[in-house]
Amino acid sequence: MTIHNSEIAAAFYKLANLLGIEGANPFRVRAYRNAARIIEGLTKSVAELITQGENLTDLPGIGNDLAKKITVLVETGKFPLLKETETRIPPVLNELLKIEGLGPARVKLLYKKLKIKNINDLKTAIEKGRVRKLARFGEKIEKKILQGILHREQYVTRAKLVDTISTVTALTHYIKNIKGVEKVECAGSFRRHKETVGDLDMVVAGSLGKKIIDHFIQFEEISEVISHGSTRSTVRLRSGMQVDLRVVPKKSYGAALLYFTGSKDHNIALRKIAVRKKLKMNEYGMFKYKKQLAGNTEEEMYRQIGLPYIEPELRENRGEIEAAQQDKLPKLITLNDMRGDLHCHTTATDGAAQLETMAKIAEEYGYEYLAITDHSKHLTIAHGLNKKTLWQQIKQIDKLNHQLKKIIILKSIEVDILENGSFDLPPDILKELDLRICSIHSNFHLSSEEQTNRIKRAMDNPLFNILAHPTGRLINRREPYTFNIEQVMHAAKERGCILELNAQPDRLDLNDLYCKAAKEIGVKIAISSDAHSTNQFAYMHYGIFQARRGWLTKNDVINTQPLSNLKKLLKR
DNA sequence: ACCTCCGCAGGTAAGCAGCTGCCGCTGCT
Repeated sequence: MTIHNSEIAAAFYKLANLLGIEGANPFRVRAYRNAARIIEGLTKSVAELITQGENLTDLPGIGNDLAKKITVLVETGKFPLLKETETRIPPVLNELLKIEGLGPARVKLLYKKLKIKNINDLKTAIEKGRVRKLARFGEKIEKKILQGILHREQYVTRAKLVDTISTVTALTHYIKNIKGVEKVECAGSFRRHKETVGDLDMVVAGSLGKKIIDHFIQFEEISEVISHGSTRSTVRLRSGMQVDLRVVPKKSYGAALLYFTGSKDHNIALRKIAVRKKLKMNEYGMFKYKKQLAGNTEEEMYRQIGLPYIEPELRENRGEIEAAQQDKLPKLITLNDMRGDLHCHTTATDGAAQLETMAKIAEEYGYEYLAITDHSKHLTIAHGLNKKTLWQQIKQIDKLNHQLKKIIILKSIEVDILENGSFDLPPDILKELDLRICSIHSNFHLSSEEQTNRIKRAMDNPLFNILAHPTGRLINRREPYTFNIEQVMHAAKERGCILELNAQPDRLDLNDLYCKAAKEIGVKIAISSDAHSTNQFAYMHYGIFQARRGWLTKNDVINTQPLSNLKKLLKR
């Protein structure tokens, strides 16, 4: 069995933690942690790289020493340094670091002074009043740790973006009405429109911070106030979501918004530029010595370091800063660019609305076309269409198109790709359709090679147009199936096939990174709602968010085009 | 431990708030 990158990373994280508790050279600790992060983020397997004779020291942050340790680990499964460290520092202490309020220094104290090794020991010690007697442990920290223990399992997963909207709306409304508040916005990953959100970062412009915060902590959905000072406060909502509130003067609002929107990596990259220009950059503004040069708006902050405004969705340090420097930022797609939807279902299969209703609502959206893509017969969860029922739907659409004025209904289907790469409906009926979207709903557990070949074989069929929800993942619920997506993208490019960005908020499939990869390879994307009811047409919104995170412009997406162009783009 | 236009030397992102307890730890982007 070859070792996975995640396992290598886990070993190095563990080593870094244990050495951190021991109090080793912090830069050495950081080096191990960096290495873990790098390995975790690689798309290629380290074990494979070694087999291919690649030099691991080419990876950033991996020098001779680490390369050697990694190679030994991969080839022998042994990690002598970790083993040796574990004889001095019990590996279970690793767990204690996960509790909020506990870092390496406090864990060391707990272990050395009270022999606390695990969460149970810690709980008992707190109950017996031993912990508060230690230096650096006060009443508030103790309470925070106790809460951390109670909640440690509960809040591990990040919320889906869609599930945070109503909370953010309510919070924003509440804060806006507090006296002294001039502006408020939810920053962080919410503002970057990431598919999941860890916590909510509320940035407020206003004077009298203390009063604003005193009022804020009265918000009725708050279950627990974790901290509250005069400029910041952290609370937990009943839903378990953590909210950080930060109050700054109006002249610092843009700087604070920039800072708290992140990402962290984007901020670091910006600050490096600022430092090179002998400027100081923080959440209060851009400073030359003591003089504030910018801070009121984000635009101003970027301008001071010689950059154009960068949209929040791009702020991940994935090349946006270099692009900004060369004035090559993409003009990101917007909801307004969309001229139609290419994936939806009706009562003919698992949808909630009739064909006519779906068409009418799509027309109200201002769409020029709508593809009706009910499931084919193979799918067991729905009564899929067979040759006969699909033929009936085709006739029904022809009739409907005579009545509709502003929108054209495209005849289509979501056809199942079977295990051998064939479709579950014969070509004679499939070729009667305007387009076909193709997807996998079975045999998720094929080997990577088999799965890749299955999709490529399906794409060999000239009737294949769009690969729907290409990776099959469900956010927080199901991993993507194993296959070589890069190969599939190249195959799609060669054959003139399109990849879908499915806008269902729990799919968002392709994800942001794959959208960017597809764009770089030159594969076109269709952003589709996969609506199962009329109100789900609105999910297009989330698809656009993800597309923007994937650097997509109007021209990268086929359903931004008028029907005549769309037809050309679909032609193989 | 890694990286640096060299690397024997020196920096490693940066700065702030809150808590604790008057320096340092932790968390945050």
